Amino acid sequence: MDIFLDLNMDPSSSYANSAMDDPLHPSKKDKFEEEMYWDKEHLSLSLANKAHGSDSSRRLEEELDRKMVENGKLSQMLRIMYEKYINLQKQVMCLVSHQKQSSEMEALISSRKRKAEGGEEEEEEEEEEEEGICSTRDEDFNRWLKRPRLNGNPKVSKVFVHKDASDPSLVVKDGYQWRKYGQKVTRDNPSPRAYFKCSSAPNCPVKKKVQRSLEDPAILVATYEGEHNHASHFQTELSLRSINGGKGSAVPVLATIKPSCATVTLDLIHEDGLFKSPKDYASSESAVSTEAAVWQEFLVQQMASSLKKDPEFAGIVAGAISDKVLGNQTN
DNA sequence: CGAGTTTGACCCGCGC
DNA sequence: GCGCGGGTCAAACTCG
Repeated sequence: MDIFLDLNMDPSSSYANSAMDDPLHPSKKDKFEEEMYWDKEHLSLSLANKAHGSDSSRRLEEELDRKMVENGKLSQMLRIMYEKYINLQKQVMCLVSHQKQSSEMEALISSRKRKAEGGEEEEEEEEEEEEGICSTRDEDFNRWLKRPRLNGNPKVSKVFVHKDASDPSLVVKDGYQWRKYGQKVTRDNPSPRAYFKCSSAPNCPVKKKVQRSLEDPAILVATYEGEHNHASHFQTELSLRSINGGKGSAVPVLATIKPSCATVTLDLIHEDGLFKSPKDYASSESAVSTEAAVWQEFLVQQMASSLKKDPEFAGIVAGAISDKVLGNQTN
């Protein structure tokens, strides 16, 4: 994915580097250099024409160079932030996989202990255990999400939800209505486990257990059992909205979590139930085609948001704007 | 007043 | 058979 600001970029910028490093698109480099050269040449000529070759044209050229250096710095910052984001994503994936694998390994070991005679063990399970998921690539992540469940029971799945550790509630918003029918403190985890039944439909057999992760109290582990025999609230509202021609209240699109296909959810849900990250679209086949575009937009928004918080960046932008304004006045 | 939550009691499977 | 622990029930309670 190429990340760049649509500015008059320095050839030393990230976009330039990524384009040059891209082995799949060798023509990118030539085209990029050509465009950059043309842009700078074109700008210099127009500025030179305006200034009639006076000292001010030299000043403007210096100004242009300075702007390009600034653009290069900004692009470099974006590149660093993107790399940091990828690293964080990798760490989260590792954490989730370790939790899942350790719990499943314990279950497997105890199961094998019980069946001391052995019997037929499913080879696929071990293959699944060995499958690495600590990948930063989206396709790997999606493949991992769509892989068959390990315990052979398609009706059991786990969902990991990031929740503030200071928030004692064990509420996981997933588009269904749940009625709590019990709470227990289990031996292996000091935090209580809450038991819910689906109350969206009268005869829905789905249950879920929600408990804070032992390793990270900020993560809620929701275990779903069974399959819903009805649509979620989100799906219902979505269909209603489509009937109404797309008008209506803001409803999160594709917000269904399929119990039959375990899903990892990481701080994706606002308090109002709206999903934050287009990663959610990865869990829906119908949205795969739009994933890249949405993901790109999300990334840009995240970066812009982060950059806004950076006083240095704000200073640079303020300086650039004031320079621009002053420059226009002098012209 | 009804729906949802809390919480102690109870049930049940498993290991010893 | 007994104890332990996870899961469920249901009466009391809370809240809108």
